[in-house]
Amino acid sequence: MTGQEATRDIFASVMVTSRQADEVLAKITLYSCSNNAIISAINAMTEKEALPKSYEAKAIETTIYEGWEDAGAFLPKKRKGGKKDPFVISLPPPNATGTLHLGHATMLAIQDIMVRYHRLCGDETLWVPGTDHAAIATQNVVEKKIWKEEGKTRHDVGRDNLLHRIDEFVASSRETIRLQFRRMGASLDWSRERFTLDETLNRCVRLVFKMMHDDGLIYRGNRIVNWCTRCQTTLADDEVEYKEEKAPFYHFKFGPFSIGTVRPETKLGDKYVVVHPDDERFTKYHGLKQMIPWISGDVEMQVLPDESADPEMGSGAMTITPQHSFADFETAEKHGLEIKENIIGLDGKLTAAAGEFAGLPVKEARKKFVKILEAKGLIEKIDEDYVHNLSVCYRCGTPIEPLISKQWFVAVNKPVARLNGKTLRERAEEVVKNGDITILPENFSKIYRHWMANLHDWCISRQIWYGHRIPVWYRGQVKIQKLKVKTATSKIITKNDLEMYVGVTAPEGEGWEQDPDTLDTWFSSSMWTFSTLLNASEEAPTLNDWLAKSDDFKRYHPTSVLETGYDILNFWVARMILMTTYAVGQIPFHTVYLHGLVRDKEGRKMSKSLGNGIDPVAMIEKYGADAVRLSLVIGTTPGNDIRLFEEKIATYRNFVNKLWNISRYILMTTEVTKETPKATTAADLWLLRTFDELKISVDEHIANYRFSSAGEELYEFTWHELADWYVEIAKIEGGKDAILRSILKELLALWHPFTPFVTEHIWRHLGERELLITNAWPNIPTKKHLETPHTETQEAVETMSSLQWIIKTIRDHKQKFGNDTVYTIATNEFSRFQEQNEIIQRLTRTNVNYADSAPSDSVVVNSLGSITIFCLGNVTLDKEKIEKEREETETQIRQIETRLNDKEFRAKAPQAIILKEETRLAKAKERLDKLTQ
RNA sequence: GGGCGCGUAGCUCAGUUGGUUAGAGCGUUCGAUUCACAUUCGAAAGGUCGGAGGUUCGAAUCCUCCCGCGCCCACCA
Repeated sequence: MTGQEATRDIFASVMVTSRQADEVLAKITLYSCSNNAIISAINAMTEKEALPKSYEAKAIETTIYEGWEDAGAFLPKKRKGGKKDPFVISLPPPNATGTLHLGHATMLAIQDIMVRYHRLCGDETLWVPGTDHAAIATQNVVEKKIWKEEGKTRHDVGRDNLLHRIDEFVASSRETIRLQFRRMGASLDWSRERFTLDETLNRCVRLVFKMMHDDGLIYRGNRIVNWCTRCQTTLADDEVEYKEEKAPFYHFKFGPFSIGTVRPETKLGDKYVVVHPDDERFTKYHGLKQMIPWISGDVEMQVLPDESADPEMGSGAMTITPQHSFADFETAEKHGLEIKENIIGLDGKLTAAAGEFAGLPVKEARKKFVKILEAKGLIEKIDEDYVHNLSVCYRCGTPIEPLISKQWFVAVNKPVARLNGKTLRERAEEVVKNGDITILPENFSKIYRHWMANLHDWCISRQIWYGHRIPVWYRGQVKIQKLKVKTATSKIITKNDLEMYVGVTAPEGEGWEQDPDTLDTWFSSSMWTFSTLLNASEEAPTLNDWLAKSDDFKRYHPTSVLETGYDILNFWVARMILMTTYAVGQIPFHTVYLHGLVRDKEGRKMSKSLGNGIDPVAMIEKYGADAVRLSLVIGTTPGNDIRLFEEKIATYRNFVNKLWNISRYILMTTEVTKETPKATTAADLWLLRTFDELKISVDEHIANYRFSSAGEELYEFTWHELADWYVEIAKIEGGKDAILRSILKELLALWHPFTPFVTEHIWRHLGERELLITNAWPNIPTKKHLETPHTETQEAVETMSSLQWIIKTIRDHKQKFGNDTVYTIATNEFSRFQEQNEIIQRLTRTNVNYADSAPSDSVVVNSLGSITIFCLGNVTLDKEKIEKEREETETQIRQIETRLNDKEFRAKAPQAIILKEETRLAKAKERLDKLTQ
């Protein structure tokens, strides 16, 4: 072996990546050191530091992750034992300009558990990473930055320039989140990374837009939308938030009616008064048309009966403003009323249509309006402390102005041939209802159904610059038309003098101008499961042709599981189902698994203003990624919120260290052996049996998305069965190299999905050449195998259970009564425990005798079944404790007797329960006997 | 207003189709100790399962009502 080969080998044994090894080798050459000197130095170093007393996460995590990447471990590859179908997850793409927060950390931990589990099982496993361009959020960040640094607005900077600046910003900040995701240990296939705004996805978005337009599912129309006057864009219904606000509530006279509102300025052009058709107070006014005095002279008031008026509310009569109220818009559409021009403009100021109020901001217009009404004597009263919900933009908190605007919509309630005459909404409802898609936890499918049932047409155009440009071009004269709204069933609004072209690329010819708007971010992310699997180097005229040419799509779609927080079930998950079932004709995923939100110890949302946030990166630095992962998975319930605090992470750091130390002990005291593990003692039989149970249970839990339960059981076994009992016994019995090493190896595999770093690290120390990440999941014994244990095993399990009770009892007693006590274990099968004498004496540090009956001059310490522990020697009996136990036992006996004497219980309870109770009674009586001795 | 969910030890949470004396971790109290691990080991204390009814031989578990809390949807008359 040359010195260089030796050096490489040494590096490999301490988990240095080949990349790092190469760097070091280059330096060795540079400094022309003697190989031998270096090798001996490294040897001395690794000997000394190979097994530090506590696990140092920070020192090894990056190296281990690079080791996985170098080995190509994240690429999908079927191995021995793997299933026919691949296992695929599309990572919910984080914002490209974001940083790792606990929500990300949670999703990464859970998804990585599933991915690593399937990979270990040999399945062809793919986890596709990517980032989202998050149009509004990203543009806002850059706009703010430019304003702060240069005092310029986006209009000063210009569209092309702004987009360029945003691209630069995204490019520079995208790397942050990528690196942070790696630090969590996420085993993502980075070779397949995508960005929602990259060329491939952009092409996909255009193809789908055109397809939907050709199918008549996308239309452009004047409809009422949520408008943010600050962001200068529309917002989808679910991008609007509500905030309580106190505002004056005005009651004014409108002809014979009393009308209330907090927004008098919108009432300028109102003429219709709506009353409930069954409201007898107003029957006489039905159909009435009458000139009445109003703000700018007289108007012709008209009374309209409609169910939308609630007789209980206010006076029972209301005027409607279709331009600036969703509900009123619907009423107007229903009755085919003419809808006038917006009174409030896109800039939040009153429009020319508002006559004398034109140009005034809303608040000032309101003041002036009220003043004029007062002068005319039309104000009845003003309620100053009226509390109502104000709709605000979820991005910037600016009050939303509902107004009429020309936008692009997806028709969700229109039958389409591609779906055999079903609507988008119906198809999306159907695939969940018929079980093609399973939503977990189950109760979220109710929320999904409820949301789907009430789905309105989806406004997909946004008036911001960053994002997928709407692939529509216009040519010709744009004439300003008076706004006229057609009913929902009418055709797409077209203008005779304006030519429109919808396509994937710009049309041929002169004079075409592209639609300035961009698409809602969710429009592109709704295609995430399939757009990320498209072959970038292929092109095709239609989406279906392209999909047919994309091997990844054919192999990996539909994906297996979509895992995300329940807060975006409606935003994203529902839209993916809607769009994918339509555009691809497949479901996007088979299972949806939803996790909860991470909150602080008091259950509050984590926020900057409260200062209660926990930075996962800082926690990884301090406690290691494995501990952070455990703290987000164990002790949680699917779909329920997760309360996280630093002490919890520290607890799991302690556990990771425990696992490290168990391994360290085994590594230091045992030798690599080729022997097959063979159980020779009761403890061996018991442990192997318990471990078999654990393997079955953990495998089942993970396969059924019960990650918390799987983690808890592994934790319990590792710390409280393996470490507390078996390792302690192994120190006494000795000769367990084969068993300890084989258990450890399998245990590391079981833990690997949860704590990938520490397990991979220990694995390497075990002298394994292959990486753990792509090694085998243990063979899971069949349940049948457990149901019929050998007599020997059964006896061993019983012996161990009694042994543990004996040791705990003596420890407890000894703690109170000192070290001089001699104990006697009395039972007719005493030889069974006598065989374990060394274990009992060493683990309790006492002297113990064995007998088949009570020794003379002894007192009872405690008893369990046929075993009684007596103590000899100079002790003060723990009378109080015995007395307490005796009383408890007596009470118990009385309870069971009452139950058993109850005729109805005897008649109605199942035999098995009655037998059980009888056995309990017998045992309790026996115990009482022992305690009164 | 409509819907979903929660309330179990001081804190964070388990508790399978109703069936022993309701569990765990953290914290608390007491004790140990340098032999893998003080990020350790051993032990103890601590709960009328939010309240009231009902169903049942039997209820933390099922039903009804009430109280408290959270979230989603709707809502500016």
